[in-house]
Amino acid sequence: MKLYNSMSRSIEDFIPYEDKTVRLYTCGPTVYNYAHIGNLRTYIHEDILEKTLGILGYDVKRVMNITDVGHLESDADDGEDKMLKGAQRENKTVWQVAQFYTDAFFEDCRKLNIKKPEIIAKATDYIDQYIDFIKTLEVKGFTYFENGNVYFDISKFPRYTALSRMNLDDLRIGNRDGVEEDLHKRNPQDFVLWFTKSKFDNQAMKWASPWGEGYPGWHIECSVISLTNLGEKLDIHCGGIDHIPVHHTNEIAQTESYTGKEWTKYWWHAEFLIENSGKMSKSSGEFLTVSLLEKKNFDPMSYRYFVLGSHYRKQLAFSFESLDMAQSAYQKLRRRTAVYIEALETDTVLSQAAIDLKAQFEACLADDLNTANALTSLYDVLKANISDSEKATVIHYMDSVLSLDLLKPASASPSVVGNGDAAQIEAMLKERTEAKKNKDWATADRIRDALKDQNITIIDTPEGTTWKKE
RNA sequence: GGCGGCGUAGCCAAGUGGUAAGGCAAAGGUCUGCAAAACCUUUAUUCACCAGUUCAAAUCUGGUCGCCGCCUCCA
Repeated sequence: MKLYNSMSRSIEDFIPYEDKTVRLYTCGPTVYNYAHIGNLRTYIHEDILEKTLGILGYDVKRVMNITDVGHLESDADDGEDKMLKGAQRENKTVWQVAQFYTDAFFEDCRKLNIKKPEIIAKATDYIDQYIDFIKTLEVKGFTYFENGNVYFDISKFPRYTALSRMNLDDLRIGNRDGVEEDLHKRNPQDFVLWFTKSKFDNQAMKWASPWGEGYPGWHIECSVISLTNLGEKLDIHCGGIDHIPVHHTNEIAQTESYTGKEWTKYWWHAEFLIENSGKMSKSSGEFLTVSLLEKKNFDPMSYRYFVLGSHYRKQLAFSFESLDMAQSAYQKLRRRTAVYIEALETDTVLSQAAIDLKAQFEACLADDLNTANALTSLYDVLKANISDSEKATVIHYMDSVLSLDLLKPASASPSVVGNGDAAQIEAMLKERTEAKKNKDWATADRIRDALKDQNITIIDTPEGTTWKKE
């Protein structure tokens, strides 16, 4: 398998530290609000990564963190804690907010067929480990204590810019609006490992520590959760591309200072989903969620199909027009694959042509997760000159990675449809068939239009009339 | 200012040296009372622009223009 490595900035052959075992860490959500569909784009691609490794014969151990601890908007901010802001907004405790949005996140994942990682680690469950970790860094001389906070001193870690390749002298400090420079830092890029003090003092989550009551810095959770669950050698570390210059850079600095050895072999980063106005962001007020898509009559799976149509390392421009097209394409695809549901058998022997189609699909994914080409190979299966049971078998195999419900019946619940139930619809169809027999086209079309208003499409075949709900 | 990316048909998008995949949309056809669905067919002499390298460039090099992201909330 070939995989792009952000550290070397090139596509490399994927060779894990240990034979066929892959230790995979994926940065998880901060649960102070719903995930927006841009966040979920990254998780969809990580899902493809995990499942691809699976079909290629790797044993994947995957960990995802849940950032349920409050964080300031910056180390020296006068801003608000997101978790607390969320809690105040909804009149809940920070813990309730965290739980609510954690559940909401996994519900979105379920709707998008994103597999839940085996190990889900809540940041607040690792406080003791953070403290031990910081104490070790302190002993090793990588930290300093200033104005109540424990800082990591990046001048002690020469490889600091290895991942970002930034020239520290050229960086703009506090580039973003509303971010102030922390004058207690020795170097502008130093970051806080443990807070006991900030301008923001009504932090709701606090724990006792050797440095006083406080809370952990933002970067420490990923390092410690990864070390605790996956050991000192990590094969792949995933996250959004924005994490390269700060979050992942700081993770590397503190983790490798702690262990004294090289940590992550492959850094994997997903590009952003962007809108016409620029990237999607939670802080810009209204943002797109899965439930908003559903409200606008989009199937979340259409969004998954839309995402898989482009490469994870390319920005993807979102518009409702594009999603609309993706939904048409997806529904059409489902209709074409659903034909083979009945043909799926467990003991189908594949011909060479079918084996080649499977291999082609694997080759696309093994080529740095080229999901767009993998989808094309799915269309090739539909057009191929192989038996229905072979097609069903190959589609089933492909769907174990794509997870597009390709062999799932289209109407999940025909018993309750719109304002009427199935019996009523059958009665209307019968009436229409009678009208057609009598060449009463006006009545026949009126019934068809009435059903159309309930999003029910009539399909006439030589064997009779069926219907489906859109 | 520094770092990184992108620009391929109406739309999405693959393709990184050998003569433009695929999908959606559209048009024509088969079928149909008319539709829908399904199936068949058609749809970029050309890859933002200008130079250059090469037998050969969407792909490599230089430049120009445009768009986007990051530089302590960020996926």
